[in-house]
Amino acid sequence: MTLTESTPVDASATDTCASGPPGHPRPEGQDQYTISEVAAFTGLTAHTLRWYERIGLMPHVDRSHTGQRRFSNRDLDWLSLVAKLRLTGMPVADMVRYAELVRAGESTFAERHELLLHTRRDVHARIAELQDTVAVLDQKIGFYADASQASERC
Amino acid sequence: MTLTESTPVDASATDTCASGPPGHPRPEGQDQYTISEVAAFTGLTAHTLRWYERIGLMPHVDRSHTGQRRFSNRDLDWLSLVAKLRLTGMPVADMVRYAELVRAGESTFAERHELLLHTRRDVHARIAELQDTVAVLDQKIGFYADASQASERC
DNA sequence: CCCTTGCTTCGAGCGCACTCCAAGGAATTA
DNA sequence: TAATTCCTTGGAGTGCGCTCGAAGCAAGGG
Repeated sequence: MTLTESTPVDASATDTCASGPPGHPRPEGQDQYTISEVAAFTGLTAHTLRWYERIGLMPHVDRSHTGQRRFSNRDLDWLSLVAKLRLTGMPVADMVRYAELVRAGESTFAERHELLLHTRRDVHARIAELQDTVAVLDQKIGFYADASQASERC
Repeated sequence: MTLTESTPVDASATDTCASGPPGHPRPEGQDQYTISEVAAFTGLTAHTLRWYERIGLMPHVDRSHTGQRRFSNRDLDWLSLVAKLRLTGMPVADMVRYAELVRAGESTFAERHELLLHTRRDVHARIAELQDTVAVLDQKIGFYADASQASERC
């Protein structure tokens, strides 16, 4: 089940949970992608991908013999999770924290669990806020709809 | 079409729609608030309130004879809307655009209507994204819950 | 052999949304 | 009168999340 040719890695190491659909189209049956391919799949720029690695938001990415990055499917899975978490407004620093926990191994399962529970609570709260906002928008939209009707009547 | 003390203003000028509950507690039956009072009600800083005015995100706020800002209930209503729109992630520049439309008068009703419809679509999309994210979180949380159960069993 | 393409690094720069500072005016309280 | 408090302004600074530039290496094509 390895992705990087030599090391056997368990699910906890990347937190893929070995389930769910891939977050992005995985065009080929392979496991080696250049940075520009990953950029195309994810919508992130190559610059951003390198920056993610620099700040510790990516596990250390495999390299070719000439030193170029070779991203694995596992890396894409991770990026897919990161994309989701970014959507929630989670600060990058917090995601780095989570990445560190993942790198630290199984001993951090409890803490990761905690962090995810907390995140889920935040996301639910955020959804509620947005639904609140929709209510306000509905009201205002109704006002303008009435107004345009009224002006049509005159 | 000014907003200060002397002019009777129709609902369109501030887009309050003359309905709905006030967004923030309105402690007194009055219509004059200092900047620090407004800061306390809204959670924004006085700095931010002045900045909002500078960039055109607030209608021109009334002033006392000594030049100090005196916010009205209508201003609070507007800030309440701004707060909601901010929650949706709408850029400040877009909110300024909306504010300009409001200042421009009834002739911009249609455009405001459009803008709000567009915003509502965005918010719905955002909610859907977040619900998607919740699904991913649920899955991972389930994984860690199972893992902790498993380790208890051993 | 050269040219192009695509990658590498480090570090600087940018846009957004504030956030704060310094200097000063006016009203209140001791 | 003096001190305190609250407000004013313009402009500079901050933190975040990228975003870009410069200089250079490696592989492939004409």
